[in-house]
Amino acid sequence: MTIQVDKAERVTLADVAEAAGVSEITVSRVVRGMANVSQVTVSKVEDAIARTGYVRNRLAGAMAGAVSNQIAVILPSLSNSVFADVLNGLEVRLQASGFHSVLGISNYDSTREAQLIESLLGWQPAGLVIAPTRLSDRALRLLERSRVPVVEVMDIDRDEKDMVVGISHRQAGKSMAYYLIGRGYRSFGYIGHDIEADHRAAIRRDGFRAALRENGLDFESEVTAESESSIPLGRKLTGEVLSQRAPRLLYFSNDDMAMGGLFEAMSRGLQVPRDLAVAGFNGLQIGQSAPVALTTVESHRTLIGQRAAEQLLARFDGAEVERRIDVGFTLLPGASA
Amino acid sequence: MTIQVDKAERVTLADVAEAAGVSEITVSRVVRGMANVSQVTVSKVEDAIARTGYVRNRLAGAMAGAVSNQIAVILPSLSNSVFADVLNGLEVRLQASGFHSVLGISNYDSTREAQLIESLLGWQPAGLVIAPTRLSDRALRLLERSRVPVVEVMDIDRDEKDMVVGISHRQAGKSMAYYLIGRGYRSFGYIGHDIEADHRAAIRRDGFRAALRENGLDFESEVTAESESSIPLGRKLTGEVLSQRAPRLLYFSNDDMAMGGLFEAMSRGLQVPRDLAVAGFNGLQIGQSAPVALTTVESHRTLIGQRAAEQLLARFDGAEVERRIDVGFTLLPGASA
DNA sequence: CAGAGTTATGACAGCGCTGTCAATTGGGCT
DNA sequence: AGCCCAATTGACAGCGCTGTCATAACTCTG
Repeated sequence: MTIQVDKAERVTLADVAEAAGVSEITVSRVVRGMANVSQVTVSKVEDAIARTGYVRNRLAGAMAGAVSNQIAVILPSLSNSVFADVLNGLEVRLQASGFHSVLGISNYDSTREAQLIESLLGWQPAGLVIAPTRLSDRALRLLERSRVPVVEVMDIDRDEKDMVVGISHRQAGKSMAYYLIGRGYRSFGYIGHDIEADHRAAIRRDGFRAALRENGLDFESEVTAESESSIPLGRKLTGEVLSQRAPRLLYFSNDDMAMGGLFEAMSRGLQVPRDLAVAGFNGLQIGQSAPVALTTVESHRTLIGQRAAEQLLARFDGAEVERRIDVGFTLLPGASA
Repeated sequence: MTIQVDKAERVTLADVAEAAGVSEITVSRVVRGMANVSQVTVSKVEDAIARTGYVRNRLAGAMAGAVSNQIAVILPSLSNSVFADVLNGLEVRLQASGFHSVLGISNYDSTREAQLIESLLGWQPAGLVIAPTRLSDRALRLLERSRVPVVEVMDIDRDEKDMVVGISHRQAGKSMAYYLIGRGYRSFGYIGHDIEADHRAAIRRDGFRAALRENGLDFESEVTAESESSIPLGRKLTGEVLSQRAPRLLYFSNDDMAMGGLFEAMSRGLQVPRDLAVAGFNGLQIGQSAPVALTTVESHRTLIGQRAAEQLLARFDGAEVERRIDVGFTLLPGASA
């Protein structure tokens, strides 16, 4: 079975130009909303566009020298709501300015990350936003040669190549530890997901531990898994820890994991925080609405996306911009610790 | 401050061709991995590509007639994890076949939806996936003229224009009602979010009510808000309902709302399901991991994304495909009802 | 070793649009 | 009237690549 493609169908600028009795370039100007066309001509052209059903071909437009309105976006994962939030923040701002994101998911794999960068750069995007994994040399070279504005998002515990927007995960970890020590806790355990892949989680843990050590303390137990973070994983690992002599407080790699901990404790009839205290990271809605509100750190993910978009937009306008933006985090004292 | 753009930098096929001592078209063939090039030439060209740092310009490629590897994706929202899941399923499959998604968020607004369709079609994507809101006539006309394969996702309670992948939300609503009636419940209430915007939620509610009526029953109370679904909203509305004479069971517009209900009940020291029974929709991980597992309907969102991607890929291969795919839902009996 | 069939390579045009620069028009002013 | 300036409109080339068709280089046959 063959597919009939009657290509005669496609309406081009030339068709509209003929229908309107003007030149192609004039139609082009109208389509792009440029000012230097007379009102009369504009209406003639708009009329012709409506009659012919013309749809702008941005491919050709971008080819011919006008800039693309596409922004390449590379994220490690979409199953984690954290990156969905960032993407959401990005999209809202970008879309308002007529840009679209072209998406790539690196799956925490730096080889794939480099492939994606190359592939997406091939579309000559106006800018690129990436929540980096471990940016390989190849990836860095690609970014450098491309001369495309790049915003790295999420953590600023790194040297920016071009621009970064995020927070210091190390500080986030430390702040939580200081807070908890201040509340009188002295016995800590850590429960984490795949720390190899998620280096930001590792940095938080290290920051937390650094603060503990400053106070002559350390994690009494430390449990991690090799899978992505999830509520069930948090439950499972918490269960394992609770079946032995458990620390007074469990610091989780993020809120998903911490919710699992909270749920496991509840299921066992434990009182939180009396019998077990719990702390997380991210400030997810779920944690804040739980019967025992989760003590956590709000990471302003949507804001990160928005600021990243704004950085790009400002750069397109030729403005000088800050290379490094710390959106800051907010400690959310809950009832869980 | 002006920005220096030395355009002499950009490496083109011609540059590589010269460096390799072959013609442009040969380089093009190598880049595209075509078979009809000798091994010797391939290595010469690959070498030249590495030396020059050539990055393929897909814009020009797509322009020149080869098909685009971009897929337009239009979703109503990204703050709801449901669509993030669909997107995730899509991305995984698409990326594996070398495609990228270009994203648009309609925000449940059909005017914006039509704008997005036009704007995204302008990039001449190979296909389009949309979780439709209320597809306006304009939108439908655009899709039809475009001759691009289109997959509508989420619900199949509609006439497909080209292809649809999803489930019947009406059936999902009915099934839950049948199940609960079978469990002996006779007193029902409904709590929902912005039903105007989210027509699929409305269809579920209507299906649920239809099943109730078949059994001589109806909702005793029905509360909806005008904002997007969220856990806090679920808590708030549940609180309002509980402050009066509450129905035996509350059917929520989705799991986010239902979790809010569950949390509110817990906070009030109510036993679920003894004092209040709760049912939701979506089968979110959070509901399944809760201390009282949520009775809900698993909507297989990631699968929907995957199947949508597969439909497109099959169509690209020129295969005949089913126009209508029902991925089915799964009733998840929990402890909450 | 001629003739036929493959395989490998290249020349050329053109995808649909926009940047650049030129031409035309219509006052406003001296 | 003659000249200048601003507002409109258009001609033309070319962005970087690939489809098409032609050519060149080989490999088999009998």
